[in-house]
Amino acid sequence: MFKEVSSQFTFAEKEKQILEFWRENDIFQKSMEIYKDAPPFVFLEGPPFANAPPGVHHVLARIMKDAVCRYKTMTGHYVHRKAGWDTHGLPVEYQVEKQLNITNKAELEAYGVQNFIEKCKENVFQYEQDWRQMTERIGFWVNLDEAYITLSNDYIESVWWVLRQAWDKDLLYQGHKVQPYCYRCGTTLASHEVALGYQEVADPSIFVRFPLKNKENTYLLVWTTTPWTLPSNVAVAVGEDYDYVAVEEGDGRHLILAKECVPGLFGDEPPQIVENYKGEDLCDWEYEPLFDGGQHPEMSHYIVSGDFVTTTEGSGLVHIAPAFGQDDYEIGQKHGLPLVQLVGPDGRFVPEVKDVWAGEYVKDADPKIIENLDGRGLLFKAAEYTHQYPFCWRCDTPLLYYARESWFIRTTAIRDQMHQHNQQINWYPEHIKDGRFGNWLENNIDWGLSRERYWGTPLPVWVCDDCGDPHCVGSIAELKELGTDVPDDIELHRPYVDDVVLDCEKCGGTMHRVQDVIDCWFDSGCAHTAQWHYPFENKEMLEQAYPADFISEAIDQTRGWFYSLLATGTLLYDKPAYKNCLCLELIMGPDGQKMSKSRGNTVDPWTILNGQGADAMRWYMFTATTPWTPRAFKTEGIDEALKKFMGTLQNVYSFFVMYANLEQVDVLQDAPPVSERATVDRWILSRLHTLIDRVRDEMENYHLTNAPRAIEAFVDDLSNWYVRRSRDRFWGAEAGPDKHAAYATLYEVLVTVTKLAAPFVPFLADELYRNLVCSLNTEAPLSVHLAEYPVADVPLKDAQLEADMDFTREVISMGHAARNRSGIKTRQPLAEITLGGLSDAEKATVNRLADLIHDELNVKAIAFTENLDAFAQVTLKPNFKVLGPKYGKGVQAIAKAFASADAVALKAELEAAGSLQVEASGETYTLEPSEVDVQTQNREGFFVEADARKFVALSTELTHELTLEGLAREFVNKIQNMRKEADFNVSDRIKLSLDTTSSLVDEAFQVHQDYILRETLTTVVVDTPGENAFTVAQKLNGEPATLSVEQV
RNA sequence: GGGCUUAUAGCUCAGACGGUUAGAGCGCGCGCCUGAUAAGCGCGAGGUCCCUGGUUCGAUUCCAGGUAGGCCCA
Repeated sequence: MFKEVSSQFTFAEKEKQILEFWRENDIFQKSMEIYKDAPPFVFLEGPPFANAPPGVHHVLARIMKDAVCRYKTMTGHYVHRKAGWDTHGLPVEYQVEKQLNITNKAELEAYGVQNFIEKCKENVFQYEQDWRQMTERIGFWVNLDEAYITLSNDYIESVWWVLRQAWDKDLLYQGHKVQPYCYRCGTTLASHEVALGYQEVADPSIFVRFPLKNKENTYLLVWTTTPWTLPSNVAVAVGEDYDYVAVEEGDGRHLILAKECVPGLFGDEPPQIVENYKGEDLCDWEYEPLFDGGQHPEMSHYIVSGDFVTTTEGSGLVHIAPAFGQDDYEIGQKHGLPLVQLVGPDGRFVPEVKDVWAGEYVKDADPKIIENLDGRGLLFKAAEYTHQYPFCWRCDTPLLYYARESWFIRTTAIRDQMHQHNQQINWYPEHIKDGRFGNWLENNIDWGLSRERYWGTPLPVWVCDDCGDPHCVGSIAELKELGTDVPDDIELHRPYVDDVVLDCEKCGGTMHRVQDVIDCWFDSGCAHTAQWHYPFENKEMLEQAYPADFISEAIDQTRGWFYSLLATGTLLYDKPAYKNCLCLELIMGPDGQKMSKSRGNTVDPWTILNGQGADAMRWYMFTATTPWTPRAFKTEGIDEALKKFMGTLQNVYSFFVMYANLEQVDVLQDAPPVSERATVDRWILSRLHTLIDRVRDEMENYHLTNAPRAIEAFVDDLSNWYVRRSRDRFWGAEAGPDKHAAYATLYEVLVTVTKLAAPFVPFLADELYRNLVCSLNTEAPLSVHLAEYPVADVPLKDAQLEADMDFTREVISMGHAARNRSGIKTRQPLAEITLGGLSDAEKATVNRLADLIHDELNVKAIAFTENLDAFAQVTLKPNFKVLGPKYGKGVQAIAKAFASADAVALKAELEAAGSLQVEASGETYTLEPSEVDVQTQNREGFFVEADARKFVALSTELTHELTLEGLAREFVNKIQNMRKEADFNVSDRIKLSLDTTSSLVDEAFQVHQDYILRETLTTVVVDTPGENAFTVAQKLNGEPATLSVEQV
């Protein structure tokens, strides 16, 4: 016996019970243990931050990972599922600063680095409980209790080891780089951080006269949008190949600028050109520094050539300040120009500057500098310039491009290897490989690793105070060996490691650590190694678990985690870090706009989890769209998943359980072999095994949308065709082979579908499985997640039968349409349908499945006709696909000829002669039958449904017999309704009485009495109804009849 | 500004090696069923396949250029 299936439940409640069951029985642990010795499938979890509550996009990522892992487990793999937490980095510091009301580094230092670090540790797990609850509730099986945590000593030690490997390979170096810098945060920003903060702003746009040396009254016209960098100017760049001119300004002064820029700057009154130059002519010309203090030991203030110079904006002369621009810095290196840095790390002019803007914040200095230049007659023009400018994504401070000392990983040295490894990765969707990710690798620059911050993995580089020799420490053991008085339980964070001093091996001097911490992307990028505390522990583990088979994160990780994993993996092992990468797109709000609090279009996952439940949310996310398409998240979509798929499956399941219990059928016994079962049985089993192959194929290719969509289509067929066509086999029928076949078939199908769907809807699947399987077999695995994924039984697949069924259903659908048009209800039997336009093979198909058509359309006979014209409107069209390649242009002429010809006559000619002569554009074409398409269309006034090439026509004439039979069906229908209204039980036997003045009704009742009594469980027919009888005056097809029913 | 990507019915999505009647679900309308009932079924109406140009006998499909959305980068 199966457990009764109540109709009083919510999926969400059931899910909670299943969760309880999983917990109590350690199902997750068991699902790993049973495959302990099986081939591993390596999943690597991308660590999230737990300092904010999880959102729907996290749910998306987690269920995708979960479905793959569950599938791989069920197909016989050991899938270790270690969770991870990302913990370091600026976002955490920023939150803590806000909480403590700290706005700059000085305040932070005053508060105390140690205190600050401790606060960061708390902050980082602020929402861990939320994450745990969400993770469990959505059914994401991952082991949170053995999570790797990037702030742990073990993890950091492994990262240090990785850095040491880079150091030993000369891939870790210190350099200068102009970097986007936030003076408020006191740190440079990584490129992906910069990208977060572009805003449109208006900056000053000024054209300045630079006085030339040795050329009276002649000036270079130089453009800049950052006046504050002018005091640090050391050169001016021109384009070698551009044309430059000196123009007369009107007051005797001459201005040199690019020829192409003249119209833009002088407009309608073109100045007089007094001289022409090529860019290269101007090189090495010297000019006067704009401000005092502009003298340097190195040669400076002359014209150089730069390939970045354009004439589309500005003047074709570019001001060079190597400390404040990447191009500037590079050209400075090339020419040995001095690095003039008149701005401090606090974003203010250094006190050494003698001008009024000393100590000023640079953007505030802009107007003063402009005023100064204007006062000296050096300002040619000042305006505003609107452009995209980066701001600090945390504090909204405009970033400065600023040369800082910085540490780098020389990724450019391994670019080719990274490219090769990328080629070996399967990307989903595929275009990421050579598109977004490939492009990014091609344009790779060295990884700016260091951050001048506090909360992160400390850069393990110590530098000697005396001789300046640097050393990179690769382990705690080494630290203790080289350091003096290193505490036994040293914590590898600032400020603790800052206190450790080493003895210099070169000169015996004292070494202090470089103050920087590292980019937290490097932390998570080491996950493949550091999660195992490799190489200090788990040596054999790494060999097994590298590279990962599968990772999945959102697409914004292309330049984040996807990259950092690949870079570190290439650096360490010269192998790709992962084999398959599923890139998820972002989730938009219901309005299709990016989800954000400020827009108010966020969706709280808990509302859904507590309402429709986790499975519904999962199913929606899997099936609504491919995960790599940005999706608008709609709760109506979840309702649809709930009704369409889960509701349907649940209904079939409860239908099965209800009758299996009622009829006491032993589904495991007495089932005839499949070959002896009914056609519908063989059909649904064939469909099932085709489905198994399909789902496996899709899953092997990480098509997590196609697989469940195929399951959904199957369940629809199961419910709306198999069960619908087989209903009476389950309850009315005598016990016997056919009844057993029906039960056995539906049982097999349900159990198999349950397993197929388990990776996607783990709760519902287990609910069904445990009742269907575990109720009968105590030896069976406790949970569907411990069961094996179905394997197709190839001999059960019957492609012909499936195609036949598709065709038959198409015919039936057209028959329904014709009936609808006729207005004759399905309950009324009709004598015949006529089918036209069918091939011989199709006729054979119809004959094979004729029973289905008879039943479904309630017709007595099926006839075929070749006389299409008698029922439908016939047209002839050339078969373009065949004729196109053959006749080219002629096709259009033939089409025209067909359009104006008499289709019926042409068709007759074609049939009589076996071919067709067509005159078109003066030529005669001979067409074979295969080159002509006969098409049909509905014709008015017939109960006919035609599609492009066939039709179904209905005979609507009713004989006396058919009328009586229709009435009999009416009887049954009305009586059944009355039973229900009177609240009788399904199995109650009744007394029936009939009172009618219609001889037709009376005759129908007499002729079909057996049928009527059987269908309505009537045991006694009485002349006069009893006192308690339930009596209704009915109309049966318009004929009066008063019916009474009463329980026996 | 550059790269990648998307654009098909009111909504969410399929699809077509280029072939002349482009599909599904939801929603809507009409009807059916009532022994699967927080149901179920059938039918119908909905489309300039984003725009413009090109290639072709034929383009919604291929190519180019736009427009709009998304992501990434400057």
